[in-house]
Amino acid sequence: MARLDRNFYTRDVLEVAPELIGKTLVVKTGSKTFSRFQITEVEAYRGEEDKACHARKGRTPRTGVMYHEGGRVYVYFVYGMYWMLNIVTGPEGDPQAVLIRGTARHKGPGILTRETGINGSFYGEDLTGSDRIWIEDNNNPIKYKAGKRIGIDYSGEEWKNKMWRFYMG
DNA sequence: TCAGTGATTAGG
DNA sequence: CTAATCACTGAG
Repeated sequence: MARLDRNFYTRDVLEVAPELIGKTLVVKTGSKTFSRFQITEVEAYRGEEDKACHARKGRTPRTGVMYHEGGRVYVYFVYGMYWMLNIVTGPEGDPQAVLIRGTARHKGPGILTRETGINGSFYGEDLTGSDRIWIEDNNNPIKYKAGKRIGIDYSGEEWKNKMWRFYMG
């Protein structure tokens, strides 16, 4: 199947996020081994104005890659234990990302990275050219639902209640 | 419901 | 330098 190209990722995060549902995440899990997972749940984080987005405080060493044009990997470490896998979207200079919350094999974003070995070394990886992580299209029909984002109670009523979590169903 | 765990960040 | 915070998970 075809690897998703640059044009897929450089669109607005609210277009890209739901379209990632059902697509295939491919990760190198051994010297010559690649694992494939169907993406089942994601969340959209959209720009400095989004009070739930890491970029709400502007550019920092951690959020730097979010300002790159879409197609890069943004990973960060949280709660002292877990790596979170995100996909940068949008044009250069507009910090947006999609958190990959789950696959058909993994419930929860921390479990996904723990099981696949995704860690800080993936920060900045280019999904359109990397030899160890990318996403493939498949011609399955896309069906999804929307809900509120999880774990962002600090962001205030307006942003907390955005229906920017998308999941298969 | 709630503790664990340590990088990240803002502030002094 | 200090201290608060955190896009989570698993146990009870």
